[in-house]
Amino acid sequence: MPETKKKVTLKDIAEKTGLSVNTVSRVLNKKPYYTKEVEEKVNAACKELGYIVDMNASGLRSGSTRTVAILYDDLVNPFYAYTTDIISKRFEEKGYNCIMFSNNDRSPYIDYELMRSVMARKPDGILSFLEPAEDMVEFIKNSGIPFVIFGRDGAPYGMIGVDADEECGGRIAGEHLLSRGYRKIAYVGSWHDVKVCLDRQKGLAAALAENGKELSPEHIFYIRECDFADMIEKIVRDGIDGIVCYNDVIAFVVSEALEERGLEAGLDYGVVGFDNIQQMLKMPRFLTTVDAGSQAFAEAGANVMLGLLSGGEEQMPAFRDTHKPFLVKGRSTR
Amino acid sequence: MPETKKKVTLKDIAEKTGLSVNTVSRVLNKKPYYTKEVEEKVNAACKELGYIVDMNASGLRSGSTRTVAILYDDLVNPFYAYTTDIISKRFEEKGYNCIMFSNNDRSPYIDYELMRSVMARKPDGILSFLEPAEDMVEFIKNSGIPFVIFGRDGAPYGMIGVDADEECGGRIAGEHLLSRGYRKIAYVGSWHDVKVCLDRQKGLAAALAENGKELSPEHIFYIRECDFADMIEKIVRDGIDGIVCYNDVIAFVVSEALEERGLEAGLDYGVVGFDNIQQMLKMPRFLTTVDAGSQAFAEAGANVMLGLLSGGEEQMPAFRDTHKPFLVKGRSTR
DNA sequence: CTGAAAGCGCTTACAG
DNA sequence: CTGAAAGCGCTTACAG
Repeated sequence: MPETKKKVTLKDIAEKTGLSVNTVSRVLNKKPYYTKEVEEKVNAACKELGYIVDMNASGLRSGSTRTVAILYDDLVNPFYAYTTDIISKRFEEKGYNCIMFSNNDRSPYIDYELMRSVMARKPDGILSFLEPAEDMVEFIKNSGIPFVIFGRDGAPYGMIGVDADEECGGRIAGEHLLSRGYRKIAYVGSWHDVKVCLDRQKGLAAALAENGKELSPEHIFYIRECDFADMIEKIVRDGIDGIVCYNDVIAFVVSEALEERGLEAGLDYGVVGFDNIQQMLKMPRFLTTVDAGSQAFAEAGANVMLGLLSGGEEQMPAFRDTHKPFLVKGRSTR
Repeated sequence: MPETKKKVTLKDIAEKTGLSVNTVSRVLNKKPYYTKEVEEKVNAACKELGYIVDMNASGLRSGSTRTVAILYDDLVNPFYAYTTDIISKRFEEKGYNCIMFSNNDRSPYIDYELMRSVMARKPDGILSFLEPAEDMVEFIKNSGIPFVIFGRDGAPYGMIGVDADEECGGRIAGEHLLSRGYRKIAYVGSWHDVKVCLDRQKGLAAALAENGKELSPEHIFYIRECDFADMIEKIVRDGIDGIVCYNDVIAFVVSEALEERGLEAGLDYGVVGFDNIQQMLKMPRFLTTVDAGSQAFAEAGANVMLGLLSGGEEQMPAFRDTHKPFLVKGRSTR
């Protein structure tokens, strides 16, 4: 382990070896043209003095910071923590570090303030769990920085997105409830204007329609927009017996509230979530849930970003087309 | 929203305003001595051209990157995701961005390889969920970079740590089990050499000892080191009726396995975890758990780091002394 | 109150 | 194959 005194720079290595700063840099970056002898001298000196490159200086000159910005909104939901974990580790393996940017509870969209702090770091790429605000789309494109929306459809923005087939997922949830004999179905979403949320709802509605049922507008709730107690009250009063929730966290919240009202999931009604966070947390399989295959999902996201970073324009088949969501049954449906 | 063409630098603002680069910089950094008139001209030009500072260049010259490195091991466990989320948002508020470094499944300790990549980013501070390997302690201290170990005791390393009173937590778990009439107690830890894990075990052992019982060595397991099936088998065969687990995730895993063996938590045996992840995820309260007060915990961690960053040496009272863990009862104990 | 110069630590052309 | 010079975009002394 080398001794760390003051900061050691290329100049120190150059002096130590009697070479020029330039040559030392070339060796360390494995640029062509240097002798084995020089290489060994440089490596020895670096080890002895404990040289560590300054990526800030390197990035300033070369134009590449070897950095990816990750824009997120909620790390607590295990779906995000799990996928972020996989994605960031893949980036690290490839020599990229991740700089994290949260919307800090401002808005669910990428706004100019957020983009400013992102751009100030000059990342080589941006992977976002957030969708851009309307007026940010052009701005982001003009920046020229490779940009990937993860977990959302990029098409509406003309951007690259890696997403799952959410409508199919909603359909699976609906078909499951119907096949288990549930009859009065409700949907509990998050926000009415989140596309993923709407796609799941759309899939559910389609499944119901195909079975001669209707997803009644009065039984579509957005938990972040409506009064929670009112919603629970309405679900109980209207005799809802099947609920599809936008994700597992919401499904837990809802089933907890219904339990307080004396209704037990799986017995008195059925509830289905999304994401299969139980598997991520190695929890008992309480909830029935729709699993998009999160590991492959995250890896697809990382791969698309890494592809862009290495200049590849080769279009790999969309995750949505190659991976279909599937149902994982728990005790929350009969 | 300013148009983004090519990258706009201070030089562009200087040309636009007819001022020197120097003066522009001074205005943007709010250094003393400039007229209101100059200030307005600069701000107008920046807005018009869409100027965004280059923090890499700024950091290189000034020596401060306004960056904090966060070293983590596991983001999926909600305890980490939750505290990381709070901590990173606090840093962002104060103008620091977070660069994430995982051990990438190498070792549970900070090793030289990890520190190399951290130092290459020249962070102003390092907040670590990982403990340093033995031979890294001096290296880290010599680096002169403010360093905070979060969730672990720093004392053994002579470093600054923000941690909870884990022994007290273990005691609380043990006392709860005893008070509910459980008699044959086991402990399921993670690794035998993780201090937090041992402290919880120690507290549990102390609670048992004070009640004339013993935590038998054969009923102390480390789930990452032993065969899982063997452990479950032994727990069943020896008629263990009370289990304290190192954390909630482990408690879920164990109770799932016991359920497969026909044993129901709360009825046939009691199990207690740590961290109260159920509250973070807004899940039903299945597990009885010891809660360290994670929000205040995370904030204390952020505050200690921010204190160091602003050069404050003022010793605030340790989180461990001001906040005691408490029990949150769930259905997993009677 | 403002500006010209130097320099942070690298990498990139360009010579030799 | 190696080196001297320039420059990435800032901020920091130092003059005026």
